[in-house]
Amino acid sequence: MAGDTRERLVRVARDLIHGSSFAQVSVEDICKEAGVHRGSLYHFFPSKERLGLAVLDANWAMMAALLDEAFGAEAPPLERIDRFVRGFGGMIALMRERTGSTPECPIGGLSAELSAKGDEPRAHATRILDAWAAYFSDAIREAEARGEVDPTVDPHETALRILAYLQGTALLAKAYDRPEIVEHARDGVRALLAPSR
Amino acid sequence: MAGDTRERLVRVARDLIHGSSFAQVSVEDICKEAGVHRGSLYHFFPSKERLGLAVLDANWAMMAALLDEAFGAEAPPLERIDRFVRGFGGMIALMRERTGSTPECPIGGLSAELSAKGDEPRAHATRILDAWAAYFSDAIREAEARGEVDPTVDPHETALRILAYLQGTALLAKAYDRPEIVEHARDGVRALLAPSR
DNA sequence: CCCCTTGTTGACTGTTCGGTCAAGAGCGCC
DNA sequence: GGCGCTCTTGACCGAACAGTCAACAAGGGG
Repeated sequence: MAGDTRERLVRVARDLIHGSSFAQVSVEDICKEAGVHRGSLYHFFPSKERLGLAVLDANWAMMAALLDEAFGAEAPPLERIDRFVRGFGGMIALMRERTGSTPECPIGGLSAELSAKGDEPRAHATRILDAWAAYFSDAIREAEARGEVDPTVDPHETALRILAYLQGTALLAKAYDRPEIVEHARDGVRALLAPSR
Repeated sequence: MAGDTRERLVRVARDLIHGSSFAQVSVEDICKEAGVHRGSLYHFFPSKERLGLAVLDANWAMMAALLDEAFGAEAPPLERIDRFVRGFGGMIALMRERTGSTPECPIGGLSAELSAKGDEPRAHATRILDAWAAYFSDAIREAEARGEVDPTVDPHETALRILAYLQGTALLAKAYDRPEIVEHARDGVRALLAPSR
């Protein structure tokens, strides 16, 4: 129980949030689970909202690690996207195992919820979503250069579509409580890379 | 102010929920906005959760009307899907105008949130999502029969993909507060109808 | 005219919420 | 040893929360 209180709070908050939603988790719940008094939480975070943003940052760190691993691989760009999608599905399934219920996308779900709280949280969230989409658009551009994707496909537009599709699969996975939905997302993503008529 | 209290409660609740989320809207807020005392609400609904399910039903009624209008038209199946997507985008934009903030999908967002509350709400939500997807899969089957879609495309699987994609666009639209994202969904949906490799 | 049903009221319960605060513990540095 | 910094405690605040209740209004049918 050394200087890891802050991290523990963020980790616990993340698990609880994924089990339901940010609004449904109370500061009290988080503190109790972390074995800490409320005053301690407010030593590290000025408000519940800022704790939420810290959780979003932690989730993004996790996601970025997954992205770097998949997109840093020596493989054709489309295959790197596949790799990531597989990793994404695995992450959702893992969280389902750890928390007992299927979460939404750790980035998208929180982003949509926190965005409604004001302009600053929204800017924070959209910056992360943009960074995520950039991984896709870079890979798409590279795939076009290699002739593996029709050059009439707009990389940025398509990256957003892939992102949206992944968000939607995660949302449906939560509604159905069936994480496999995300794990089967590969083919849908591939279809999005075909040129639209 | 005759016998329309129940309807008014549901309508007000819907608007408030779309401005944020089910959990963030209090029974008090709803009653105040509807010009009714709390006891009255509990005359019609045994709990806040049941009111949430009633809102979900109302949203589904609205969505089903949109679906019937689009899919009942005399037009090729793919065009009927286009019609619906356009209507869906318009609905989100309209809600944005009326409530001042971009909502998630009125079906998907609520479904994901209520599903976490137990098996009964989950069954309720998934039944609605299944009914929605059926509109798509029927149209896809018909398009295949007419040779407008590759017959190797699995109708049910693809319908779920379209549904997921629409959910995701709505979620991103809320996070970015840019309803146009949904209004541009047509091309993404079309891409999903191409066969996956 | 009374009764019964449907709806409404407004005050009430007990709980939980996010957030504050003064006091102190532990600890390294001068 | 004493100072200052970081962190923790636990009691406390007022507000908001979901839900309850007995009383009462309205009105149509017998």
